Amino acid sequence: MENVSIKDIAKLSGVSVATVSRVINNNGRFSEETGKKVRDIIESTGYRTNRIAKSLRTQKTQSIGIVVPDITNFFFSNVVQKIEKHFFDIGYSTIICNTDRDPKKEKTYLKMLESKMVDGLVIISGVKKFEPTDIGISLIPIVYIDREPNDSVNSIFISSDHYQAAYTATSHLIRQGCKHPVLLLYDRASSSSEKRLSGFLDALKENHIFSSLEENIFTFPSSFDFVNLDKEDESFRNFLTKEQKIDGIFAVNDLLGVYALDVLRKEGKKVPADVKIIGFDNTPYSRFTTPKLSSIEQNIQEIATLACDSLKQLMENNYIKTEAKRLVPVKLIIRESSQTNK
Amino acid sequence: MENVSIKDIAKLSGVSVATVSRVINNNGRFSEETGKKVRDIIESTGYRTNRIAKSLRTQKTQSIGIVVPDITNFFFSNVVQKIEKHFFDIGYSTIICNTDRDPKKEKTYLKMLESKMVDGLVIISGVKKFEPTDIGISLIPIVYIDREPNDSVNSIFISSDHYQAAYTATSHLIRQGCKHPVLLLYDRASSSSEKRLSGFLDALKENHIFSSLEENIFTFPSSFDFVNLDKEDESFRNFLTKEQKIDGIFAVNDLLGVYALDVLRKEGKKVPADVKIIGFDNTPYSRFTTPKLSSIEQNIQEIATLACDSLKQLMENNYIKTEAKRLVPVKLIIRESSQTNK
DNA sequence: TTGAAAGCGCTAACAG
DNA sequence: CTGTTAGCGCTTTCAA
Repeated sequence: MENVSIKDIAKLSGVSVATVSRVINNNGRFSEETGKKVRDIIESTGYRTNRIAKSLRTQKTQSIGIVVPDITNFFFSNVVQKIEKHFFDIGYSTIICNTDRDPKKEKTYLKMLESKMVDGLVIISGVKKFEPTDIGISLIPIVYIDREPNDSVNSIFISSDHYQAAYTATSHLIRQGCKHPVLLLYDRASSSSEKRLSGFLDALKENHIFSSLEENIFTFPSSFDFVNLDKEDESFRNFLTKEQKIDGIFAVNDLLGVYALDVLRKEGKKVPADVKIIGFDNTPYSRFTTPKLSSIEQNIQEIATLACDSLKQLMENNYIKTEAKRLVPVKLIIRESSQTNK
Repeated sequence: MENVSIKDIAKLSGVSVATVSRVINNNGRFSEETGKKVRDIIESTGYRTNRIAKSLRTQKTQSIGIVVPDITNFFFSNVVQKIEKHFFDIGYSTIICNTDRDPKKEKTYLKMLESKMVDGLVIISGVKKFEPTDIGISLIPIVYIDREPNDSVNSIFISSDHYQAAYTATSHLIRQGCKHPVLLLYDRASSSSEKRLSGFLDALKENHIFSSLEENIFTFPSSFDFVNLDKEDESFRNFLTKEQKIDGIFAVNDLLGVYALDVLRKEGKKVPADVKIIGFDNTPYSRFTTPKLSSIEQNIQEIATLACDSLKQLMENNYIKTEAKRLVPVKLIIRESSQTNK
C-alpha cells in the first residue's frame, strides 16, 4: 500500500482534494460528517502527507539544520541532543550535519541545507574561514554557538564565557599555589580558544606571573590521536618535564587533562601535590580518575535553551529583539586534582 | 538575491527552462555555446537548485535517515559519524534522529522520514516495541544495526557479535582466576543485551560455575545518572560488597566499569588483585584510569562500512544479494584491570 | 539542439 | 460547506 496520495483519498471518500486538505490541516470549514469520512479513509489506507510536496507549496519545511564540527565530542553532542529534542517537541525535524571541522564540507552542507529549504540554522563552532553570507545564505535565520560571526544579519551568537572560564580556572590554580601554570590547547583557530587564551594570560598578568607563549602554552595538533599512543611523540612529555617549573595545568578538554595526568604519573610526579590540573567540560569520566579531575562545566542546558528560543524568535519575526549576543557563565567544579589536601 | 529559480535563469539566458535543466544536470544535449551562457548566468546570480522541487519531481531525495537512541553515546555517535561521512562523500545528506530511546519518538521520526521521502534508513538499536513495517514503512531500504528485526523485507541486520564479546570477556576473567564473575547491565530490553547475557551465562556454564540471576547480574535502571552521584542509591554498593565472593566484573560499557572501579576503591578493594574488571567500547578515557581498564572494542569502522555498502545495495537493487545478517567480531583489549600482575 | 507542456503532491484563493 | 483551479520549482517526454 504505497503511493496513496491526497487525490486517492479524495476519490475514495467522494470529495475534492481541497476538502481532504482541509480536514488534514483542520482549517477551512467542513462538516463533521465529511471530516469523519475522510479521516476514516485516511486511517484505513495508511495515507501520510508528502512533506516534500507540502514544503514546495508552502515554502516551509518545518525543519532546521544543525552544523556541528564533531558529533563525537561531549559538548557538541550534548547541545545538539538538547536542541534536537526541543525542536522535535514543537514539530520540527532536525538535519544534523557533521563537518569534521572541514570548511569545505561545511560549505557544501550549508548550501545543501539552504536548497533543502530549512527554516532555520544552528551553526556550532568550527573554523571560521568564511561566513554563510559569503556563499549567498543571507535570509535564513542563524544561531551561532561558540563562533562569533563578523556579519550578523538575521543571526545571533551564543557562547559559554570562555574568557571567564580560563580566567577562573587559572586564578584558582594560582590561588592554590601554582607559580607556573600552563595552558593546553589545540591548534585550531576558533573564537573560543582565542578567548580562553586571553583569559589565561590575563589571570597570569594580574598575578604578576611572567608568561611566554613558548613556556606557558602547549599546542596539540588537531589530529592528535589518543588512541595510538604507541607512536606518541615526545614533545608533550618534554614540555611537561623539561620545564621543571610547571606546577599547574589548564586543559581545554578533560581528555587532555586526563592524558596529562597519565603522563605525569609515568614521570613520577604527584597530582595535585606537584602539579595541579583542571580540565574542561566536566565529562562523566572525569569524576572517576585518580585523583578526581577538577573541571570547568559549561551550562549546556542554558545554551541549548537560549539557542532554541533565539532561533524561534528569528524564524517568527525575522529579527531579534534582544541583544544579538549572549554569554553564558561557566562553573568551576573543584575536585582532587587541583587542590592540595583538603 | 533570492528566490532565483530555474525560470529566471531561463529568461536571463534566453533559453527555455528545459534547456537550463539540461545543462544543470548535464544530460540531454545542448550546444557548447548555450551551455556556457547558462552556466555564466547561474554563476552570476548565485542560483542553486531547489532540491525540494527536484525531489518532488524525481521521487528521490538523495538523503538517508539515521535513527539513533542516544547521540551522546560513544559507540552510536562514532558509527553515525562514519556513516554520515560515507554518504556525504557520495552526495547524500543525512538526517540524524535522536530518539532518546523513546519508542513513541522513534515512531514519529520514522513516519516523518518516510514522508520526507528519504531514500534509505539506518536504524540503530533502540527498544524494539514495534517494527517499521507495523506503521506502514515497508518499501524503504533499511539497515538495522544492533537490532534484529522480526520481519526483514528489504532490510539487513548488522551487529557486533555481542555473544562472542560477553563470552570472551567472561572466559578471560575466569582464566585470570575469577570464581564469581558478575555482569553489569542496564534494564533495557535490547537484542544486544540478550546476546551478552547468554554469552556471559554460557561462559560460566562451560566452566562449571554455578550462576543465578540474582547473584551474578546487576541491572542498572536506564535512567541511572552518573552525574548526580550524591543521591547514589546503595543497592549497587551492597551488591558488590555483600556478595563477598564477587571477584570479576564485565560491564556493558566503560562508564559502568569505571564506576565500579570507583566504588570498589572506596570499599578498600584492590583492582585487579581482589576484583578484575572488563568494560565495553574501549572509550578513550578507559586508557587513563587507575588501573587502566580492560575493555571490549567494537569494530566501528567495519560496522559502518558494512552498513553503508548494504544500504547502497538495497537502494540500488531493492534487495540484498548477500546474507541478510552480518555479525562483526569484537576484540578484547587487555589492560591492567583484568589481569594479576603482569 | 531546443521548446512546449504535463505533472510530481500539495495548499490556497476564489467561486459557488 | 465544498469544488475548481493555479502554481510551488523542477524534470522529462514528445515534437519540432
